[in-house]
Amino acid sequence: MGNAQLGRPRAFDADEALEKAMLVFWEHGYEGASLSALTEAMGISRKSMYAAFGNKEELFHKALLRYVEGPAAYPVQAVQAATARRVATEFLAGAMRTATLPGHPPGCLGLRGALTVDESVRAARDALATWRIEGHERLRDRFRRAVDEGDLPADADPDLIARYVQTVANGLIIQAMGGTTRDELARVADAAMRNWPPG
Amino acid sequence: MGNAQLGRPRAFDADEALEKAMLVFWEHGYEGASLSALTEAMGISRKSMYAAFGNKEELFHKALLRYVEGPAAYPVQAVQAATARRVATEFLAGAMRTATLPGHPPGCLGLRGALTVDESVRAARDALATWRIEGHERLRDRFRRAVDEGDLPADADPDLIARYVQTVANGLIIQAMGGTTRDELARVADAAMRNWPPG
DNA sequence: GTAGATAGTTACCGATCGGTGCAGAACTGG
DNA sequence: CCAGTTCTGCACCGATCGGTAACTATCTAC
Repeated sequence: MGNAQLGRPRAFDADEALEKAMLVFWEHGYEGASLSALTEAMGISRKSMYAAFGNKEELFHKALLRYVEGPAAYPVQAVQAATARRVATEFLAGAMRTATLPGHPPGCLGLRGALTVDESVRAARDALATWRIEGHERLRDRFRRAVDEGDLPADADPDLIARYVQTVANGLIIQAMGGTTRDELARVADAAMRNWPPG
Repeated sequence: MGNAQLGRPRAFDADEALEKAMLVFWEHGYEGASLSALTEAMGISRKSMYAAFGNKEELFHKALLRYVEGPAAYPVQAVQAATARRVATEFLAGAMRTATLPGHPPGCLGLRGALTVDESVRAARDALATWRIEGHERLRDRFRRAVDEGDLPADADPDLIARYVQTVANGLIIQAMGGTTRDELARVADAAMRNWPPG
């Protein structure tokens, strides 16, 4: 076991720096966020970034983790709601809230990243694909349970319902990126939820 | 009125080249499509591209035009349907078809472009923003007419309905980019259309 | 033929990309 | 003080970015 502190201590707060990096990735996507833009926002030099986070891909991965545990924690929280309807309502509300957070870039880091990152950047792509798939499975499993509990009709299709919710959520996020206001988004979400359970 | 043909004739078909460029932009977005990738796909040199299309932004603009008049003509066609319900159904079907065209990149050139292009590229951004706004207005005006004609209830909100249709369409396109199959998408669209008119 | 115009090829431009080598600065344990 | 370790600042790497100058090739008009 090495000593707790060895060598020169770093002159910046790694957590704050990661937060800034997350915001840059959120706004510009993976490829659009240059090292210069990232390190400038983080307030550190290239070398310090590499020493602290590895490289651009690892930095993105850590920023994505921070994102899904912070501003985009709503998918995990929503499935804990008491009823399937509440799950869907909270999921859509969370997507809208995250996509229109004041002081943050409009839209979703994961979505922008998914559409931005090139084939060549395997690790980042895989992380995003995994995140999408897990999101779908989480919703689907929750709706399965709702069917078992009688909260949803016995002939309801949990897979379809999960995909429906994700589709509307993604659509709302895209609208938010285009400048649609929270109020307008909320009315669309309400309209979508008048159809419940879908299918 | 200059002479019809002057100087050395070009050795490639500009239309075919533009088609290839459109596919590259479709797959990689604006920033992700490098000049090398574009000209290689087009089968011409950089210089020929510049002589024929101006520069990258103009090439994108022309590719986008070709896109909305070709594979993505469905928004214009859908509003010509006889009823509001058919308009929405055809709009969603068109979005799904375009986003899953065999032999073409999954998803939508306009959507990928909108999420990919940086602030710095004004012209491309503006063209995409205009395209989105026109799409919304086209749908909204069509649903207004439907209200006037009694095809939609007098208290229906054309703006909301248009936004709803666009939201679902965009969500479906995102799903398609993630690998969701046509059949699965169609079931989501069906579910969304059970709720009609929305709101 | 020649003059004029446009297309094609090659090689290159400065800027920026992600990533590093190196030397010195700042810390801990002796 | 010293040795050992880690962080920082700066200059720099090769590769690629969008875009272009110079030259040659191929056409029309006369």
